[in-house]
Amino acid sequence: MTIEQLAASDEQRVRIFKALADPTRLQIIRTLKGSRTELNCGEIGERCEASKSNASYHFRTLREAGLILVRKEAQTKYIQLHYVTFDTYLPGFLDSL
Amino acid sequence: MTIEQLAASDEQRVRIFKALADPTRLQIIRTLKGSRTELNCGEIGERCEASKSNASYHFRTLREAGLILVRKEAQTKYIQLHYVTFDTYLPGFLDSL
DNA sequence: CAAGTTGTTCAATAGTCATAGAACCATTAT
DNA sequence: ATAATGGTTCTATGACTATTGAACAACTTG
Repeated sequence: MTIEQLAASDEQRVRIFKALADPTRLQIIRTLKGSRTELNCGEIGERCEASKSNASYHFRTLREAGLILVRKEAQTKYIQLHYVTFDTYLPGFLDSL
Repeated sequence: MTIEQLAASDEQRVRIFKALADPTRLQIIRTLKGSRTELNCGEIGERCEASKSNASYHFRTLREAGLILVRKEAQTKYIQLHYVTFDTYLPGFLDSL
């Protein structure tokens, strides 16, 4: 691996770690991990006690870090964990959460 | 696990992820991981191209997150990774770095 | 079409973070 | 004792982060 590739993956790591370095976002991840049904933004925000705009802000952060996937259905957006990213950069983390 | 205990470990997780969410600190960790000999603060700072005070700041962040251990010998401080923390909160991460 | 639902974006704000240089402290060597 | 070495702390600064409420956009339903 070249120095440039190393720096590029570190940028991605930094984005991921920044995204995880917040209690609300950890709670969002835990909520997604623990739910057997698919959840939309509003339901998650409610369970994590975040305001509408604040929840949206956190979703963007998580999405840009590649930690969640969003599926739009009409006006509703359903969110799920992006397991590939977790497995690639943080193998074993979700189990420890 | 109670809600309080959950919040307490999340505080620790947030501290850890904040500590990891910086390119210089990732480089410090990679340097420590890759070195066969014990390194002191100055050597690490030099390899990571950080100023003396800046390196010291990063060491404090990493120490407060429980990610490194410091051994003082005379005026020199030798640093090593605190593997227990990595294994507890980020099993598999060091191998992926 | 009007009204309601679901979510995003904008602007403002307060708080935190990374960095550098100077001063400082502790230890060792001259 | 003085100077040199290895690190830490302080101060200042610019950049980024989290939060809120209001305005907005997209879609659905009465």
